Amino acid sequence: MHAYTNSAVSAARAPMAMHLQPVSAAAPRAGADPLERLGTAAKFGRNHTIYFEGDEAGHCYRVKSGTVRLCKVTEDGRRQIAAFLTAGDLFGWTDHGGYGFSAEAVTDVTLEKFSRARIEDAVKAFPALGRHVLALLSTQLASAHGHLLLLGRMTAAERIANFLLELGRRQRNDGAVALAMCRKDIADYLGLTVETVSRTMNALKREGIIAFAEPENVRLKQSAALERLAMAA
Amino acid sequence: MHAYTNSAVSAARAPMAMHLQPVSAAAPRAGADPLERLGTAAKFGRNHTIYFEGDEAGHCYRVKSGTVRLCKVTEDGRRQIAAFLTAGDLFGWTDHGGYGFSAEAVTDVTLEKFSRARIEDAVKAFPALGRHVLALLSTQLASAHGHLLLLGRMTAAERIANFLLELGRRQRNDGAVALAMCRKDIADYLGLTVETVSRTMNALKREGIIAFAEPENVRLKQSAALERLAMAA
DNA sequence: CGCCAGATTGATACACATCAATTCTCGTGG
DNA sequence: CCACGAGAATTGATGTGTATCAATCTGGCG
Repeated sequence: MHAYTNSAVSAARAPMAMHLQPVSAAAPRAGADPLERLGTAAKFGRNHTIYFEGDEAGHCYRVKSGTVRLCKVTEDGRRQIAAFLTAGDLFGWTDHGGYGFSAEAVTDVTLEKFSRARIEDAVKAFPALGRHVLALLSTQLASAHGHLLLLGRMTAAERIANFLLELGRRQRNDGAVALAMCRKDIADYLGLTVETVSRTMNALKREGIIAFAEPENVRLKQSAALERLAMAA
Repeated sequence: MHAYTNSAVSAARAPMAMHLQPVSAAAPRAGADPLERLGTAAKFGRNHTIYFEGDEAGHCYRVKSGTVRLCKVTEDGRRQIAAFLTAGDLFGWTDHGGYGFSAEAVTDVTLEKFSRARIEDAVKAFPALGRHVLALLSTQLASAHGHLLLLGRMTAAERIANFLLELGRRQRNDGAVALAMCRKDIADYLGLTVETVSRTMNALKREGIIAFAEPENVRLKQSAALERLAMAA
């Protein structure tokens, strides 16, 4: 079904088959979405890099469909994923020269791409847009702070529980959670190793708290138990 | 539940006089600082709480002097400090009902306090102010992302090295770094224990990379060695 | 002087990493 | 159609970095 041609890391160096198609000025219904008419569409295939940390920050993006990961990689290959982004999330906004992290497509994604220059003008012209972005950023900051607690102070089981509940919340599919990302991605998001992620998830499965046949489709069977594990802050 | 009930955070219970004095509308020179005339002054004594996580977010603040810590505490007393803030830093900005973390005075601090309602009006009236806040938030988000890498993927020595270098950068006092916070605060910021912080710092001292007589005044003797340890991303 | 909180140091425990197979799935070419 | 190979996931055995438990030391202060 999916062509998994390269590992998470090597993907960064893979030749970028990137399709960038300028799009006709979109539907005009102003008010609804202040960003709507400013962007062009862009598509990226699974595991391809949208931009690298440090690249001149010429654009920012909004996810239309699919999942994007934001990550930092150290010289010696350790990787930390700061966030998984889905429809509606904005990324690549920065007030400095370069991007603060790399952005990669976890699944095939469609994005809206906004030129830095144009968006700056637009923010000046339509202050409501600035407030909109402000709200998005402040939400992302809050979520990052939550993630700090997770990485700094939680056990493996607590991290997994929080992760699954968070995904469940975002998908609000009763108890069915689809994992767009592989175990390595989860590990790098939670500050663990693949092995620990696998072991912990299978332990939860053995206890009947979650269930899954294939690795990418998990069912939360006892949300209450998960919540207890996740440790309400 | 916000009562500090255990030793991990006992510092917050220390008896301290808290001074809160509303202040006359300040110096009028507009232009220079878009926030200048909107705030009132507030002072908090060392280790006093400015607000609790979850409190109705009626105000936001800017640090004038001293150091503030932003933290989250779990039910069982584990604490994670998301950031230490110093002069010029803004905090308490949120687009949701309640604050996302508690704010506490590490040292005696003086703050500017902005009412949510007034600042919202001001942002509408002066879009430049909104852009200013946007820039601050985006910087904080970048810094949070850096911290995620530290917490998720770095060793104790790397965390300490990064911490000291970061403080040094902020104080740009050649090699002399003043630690406003105690070892426990450092530990909770770096996702370690007090013992590990102490051991690691004394190891660096033994190796001649840093030096200190009292715990709160460190001298970076071999910045190059520290940088190497800190592992340039 | 004696107390106390903070810092340090030491001994030991453990959660998770690391190293090492094995299994599973799926796409591919003979 | 099936053996083959490759990446992903799982499982097991072992190692280790840091936590935990437990003193001891230090400096400030009533």
